[in-house]
Amino acid sequence: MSNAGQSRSHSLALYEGEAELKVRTWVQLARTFLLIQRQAVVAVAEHELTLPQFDVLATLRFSEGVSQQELAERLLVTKGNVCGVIDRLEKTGWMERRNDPRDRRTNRLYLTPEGKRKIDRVLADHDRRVEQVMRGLTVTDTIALRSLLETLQKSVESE
Amino acid sequence: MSNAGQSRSHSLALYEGEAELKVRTWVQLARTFLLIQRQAVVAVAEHELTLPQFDVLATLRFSEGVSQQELAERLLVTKGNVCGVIDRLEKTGWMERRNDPRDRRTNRLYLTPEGKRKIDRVLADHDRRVEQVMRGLTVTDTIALRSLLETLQKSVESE
DNA sequence: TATTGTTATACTCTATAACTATA
DNA sequence: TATAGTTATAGAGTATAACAATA
Repeated sequence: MSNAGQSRSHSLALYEGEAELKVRTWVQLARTFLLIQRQAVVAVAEHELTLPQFDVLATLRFSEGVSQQELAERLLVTKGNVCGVIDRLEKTGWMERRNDPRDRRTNRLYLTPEGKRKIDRVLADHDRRVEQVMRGLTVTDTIALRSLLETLQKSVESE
Repeated sequence: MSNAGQSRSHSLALYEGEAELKVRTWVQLARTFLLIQRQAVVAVAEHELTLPQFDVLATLRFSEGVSQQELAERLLVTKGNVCGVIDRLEKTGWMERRNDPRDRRTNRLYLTPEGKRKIDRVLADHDRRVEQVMRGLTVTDTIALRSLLETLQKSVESE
């Protein structure tokens, strides 16, 4: 369910059945996403961030004070995993753990002032690149694409 | 340029500018893709494959005889990387390197008969799951989505 | 000289599972 | 008992760069 086998055809029929249409559309979704994501990896690397690190900082930028557990759930990784990513990020001085006084088991996560400035620069660059990448779509097309993706997401989530 | 910071809004304006629309659409693309991809990771893991291994086998299924260099370019990773993935796959007996007699620097990659049966089973499962995931989209919607993604891909590639 | 593949190195991410501290 | 976080372990993927064989 990734982007390999891109041009396969299960039959030589002129009529493309619904099943094949859907598989091809998924492959197209994967290919387009991965193409853009690869540029994103390079882009955040120029800011000395990995994609998971970017995800953490960007999440904190708009949801400061989340716990590690909440962050793990949101990013769909394990808490042990999040712990390691945070360890590395804390060393950079861009974010910090603060113990929750009301539940001393819990750490709440905050950007430092330098971290805020950092992620704002990265996000500005990110946004600029996204606009560049998507300049080939008209506003009407973009609205339609977003809407279709929302429909698809709901469909996936309702399984 | 990943799926974090999903609900951010750079302003409180009622009018959503073109720039923000495009960023939000990219975020939606990432979110939808990652949601489906996570299911794909689980699905291929049930067949004892990682996603990169699945990509290699699926590529070979439809392009047998590619060289390692060609495979690396197609999957957009380094040749050293491909070498390692192939090392692991070769141990399973699902594929093999064969030296090209016309250019002895080159290895050409082939599925074994067991490998063909294996990847055909995985692909059948893959296709079934994709149809399931996308059952919330009508045929018309699916065609539109595919077309928009193709347009977007061309736009990205023409940069 | 250039190209194909291999190897060495290093790092990040990832999961699982056992562990500590707290609730 | 249950939960939040940590740590240990293990493995895959990734890149870079130096290397050998071949063209």
